[in-house]
Amino acid sequence: MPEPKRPKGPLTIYDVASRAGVSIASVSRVLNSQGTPRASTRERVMRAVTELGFVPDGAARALSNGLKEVVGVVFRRGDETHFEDEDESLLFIDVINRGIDVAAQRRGFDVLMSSVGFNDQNATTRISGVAGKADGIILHDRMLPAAGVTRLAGMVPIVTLAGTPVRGAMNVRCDNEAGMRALVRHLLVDHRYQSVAYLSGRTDSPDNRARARAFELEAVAHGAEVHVGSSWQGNYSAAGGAKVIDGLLDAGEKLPRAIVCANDQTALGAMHALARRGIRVPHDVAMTGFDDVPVARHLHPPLTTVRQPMQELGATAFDVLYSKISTGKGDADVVLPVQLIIRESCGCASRAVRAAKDGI
Amino acid sequence: MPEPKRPKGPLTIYDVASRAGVSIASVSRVLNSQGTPRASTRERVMRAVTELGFVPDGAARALSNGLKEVVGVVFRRGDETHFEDEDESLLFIDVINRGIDVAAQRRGFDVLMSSVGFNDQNATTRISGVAGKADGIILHDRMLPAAGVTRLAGMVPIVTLAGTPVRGAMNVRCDNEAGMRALVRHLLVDHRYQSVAYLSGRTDSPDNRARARAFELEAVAHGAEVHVGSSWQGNYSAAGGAKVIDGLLDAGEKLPRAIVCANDQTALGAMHALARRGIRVPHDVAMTGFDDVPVARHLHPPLTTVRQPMQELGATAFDVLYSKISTGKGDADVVLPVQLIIRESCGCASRAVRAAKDGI
DNA sequence: CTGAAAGCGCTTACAG
DNA sequence: CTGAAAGCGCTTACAG
Repeated sequence: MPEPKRPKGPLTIYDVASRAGVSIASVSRVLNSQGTPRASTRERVMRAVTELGFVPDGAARALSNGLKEVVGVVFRRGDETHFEDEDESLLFIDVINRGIDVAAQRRGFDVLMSSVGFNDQNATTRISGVAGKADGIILHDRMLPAAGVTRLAGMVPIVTLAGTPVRGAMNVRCDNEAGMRALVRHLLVDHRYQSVAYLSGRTDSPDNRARARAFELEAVAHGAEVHVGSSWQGNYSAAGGAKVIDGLLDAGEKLPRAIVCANDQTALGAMHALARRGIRVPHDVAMTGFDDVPVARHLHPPLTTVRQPMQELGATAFDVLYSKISTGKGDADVVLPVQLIIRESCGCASRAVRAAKDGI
Repeated sequence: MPEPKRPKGPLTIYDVASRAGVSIASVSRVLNSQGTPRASTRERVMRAVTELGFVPDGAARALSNGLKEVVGVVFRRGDETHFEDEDESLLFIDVINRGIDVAAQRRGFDVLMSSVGFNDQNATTRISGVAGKADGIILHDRMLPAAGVTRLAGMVPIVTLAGTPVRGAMNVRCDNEAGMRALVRHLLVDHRYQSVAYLSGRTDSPDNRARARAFELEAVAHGAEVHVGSSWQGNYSAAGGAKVIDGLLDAGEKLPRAIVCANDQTALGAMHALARRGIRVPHDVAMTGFDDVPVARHLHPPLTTVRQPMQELGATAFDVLYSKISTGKGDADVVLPVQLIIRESCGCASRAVRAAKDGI
């Protein structure tokens, strides 16, 4: 018999113990570096583990320890029909998830991912399933109504991403308000534009609501002519942005001097629509985005926008959750700083031009 | 006291049972639709569950059932320094993972993702960790040497992706050979090109080896002049493809009539390098890719390539694994068909031109 | 139809 | 330093 004979079923700690000639307690101790086992004990255990190829059962460890070392992450996967658009929003989610993953690994946690279909009514069921398999969960934007989050938070620690803080749950988000204020000030004060519009994202998005509100407050404070409302209603997608511009122009509306888009995707679509009509950005109308996705710098003209630290957003979400899991307390609402990225779509000169002007 | 008083620690099935006035066995039965509980029993249990917000502990269920309903997926995450390149390869992996996710959800499984840093020597440790928390694992390309896979396969069912079948593990891959043969025949027979090169991918990639081998066999069989070897050594990246072309041209080499690239990324880089030198594709040299990533159709000229069914690859990997987990047997090596996508970089006329010629 | 009890594979006080 | 035993929260024969 070439192969060492194996007990039926999968190996357990008992198999290792009997092969090493020690108790299961000793096996457990050397595997977890608890106590100070005699060198010979450690050695015999390790040999048995290696020879058998033993891998301890995570469920049993979790049950015994009260710790699964798993964090659940739930997000919506895009509607398959809009493949191009999906790419971008996926990128967004993926970068955040990457941040979660990296932070989780530092603590020995693994990430249980669960995407929910866009039209899947069963989100609650799926989330409960994940909750049972994890020590805590991170919910991306718009996964569950506030009441659902609060209820679930009674069973499992929850961090929501980019949401409004909800009772019982923790929340991590970017400072939309500060970013938007800086952007509006740049357009109204530095560029002295007199009229400005907000091309909105999805109305059910807390990020969008925060941006819209900050936009209006700041623009009004500076005495600008403000364009908002249903004719400026986009949906975070490039197609949505283009549609708004087309609709306005078809209706013979006069465009404001500057258009602040809810996100980069929207700006991208809006700029395309403008280009098709021969309207120049930023000469005829200035345009800005939000997010700073990778393509933003490659648009024509390069897009002025607000950068969110997306990977850090994910990492912070995990860290907050981990703190809650391990110590019982965690920050209820952490806000990450954003950064205004000035490129050319706002009307600023290109770096080359500026350098030349400065005589460099 | 507005909140119903809660036992310390998290809720257990005992809390539900006592609130409903039944045994834990009954609670378990209604939660799992086992047996035929009396309507009143079911009702009282359900009410207690809802009122308490109870979520059963996955670890305890797993330990009792012998089934975690978790599939582990391990892949390498790109080196952070090559951000642009990373995007593309990530897309590739993400699409496969999406396929795994979708197939897993159909069976009530969730996906435990674990990425391993590019230079992380500790892959084995991480994989073991995941193995303990899952019922089976799916390993992306080049995660573990064959011996490691075989050893781990003793503990957990394993499916490798795009690898060479390894003893003990199952494997799912695309039919590189058929795809490459069709591609080479198209270039040598349909276009009657006389000389052709293979711009290689990473040498440690089984996919690349299979493609290289099929390329050479088929090209030689058709009597073409074949260019391969160290001066044609790329690495799957656009930068790698460009570097090979630049190196060849700088050395004064004459390019063959057609260049078959190991993947689309490589073709993209090679086409850029050619364009910089004023060499026209396909007029001066024909070019093909492999994979059919989303951008392939948007290149100039649109890229002729071989499409791999990536999402299906992931879904199949899960299905094979699931079959092994539930029935104990699974296919050792499943090969998915690929499809030759003829666009213009091979020298074929654009659809519009062809339509015109055909008098349509 | 329902409950008492055993058992899943670990970890960890508790003795020795 | 080490082992026997209890306990983690479920599921499921086994009786009733």
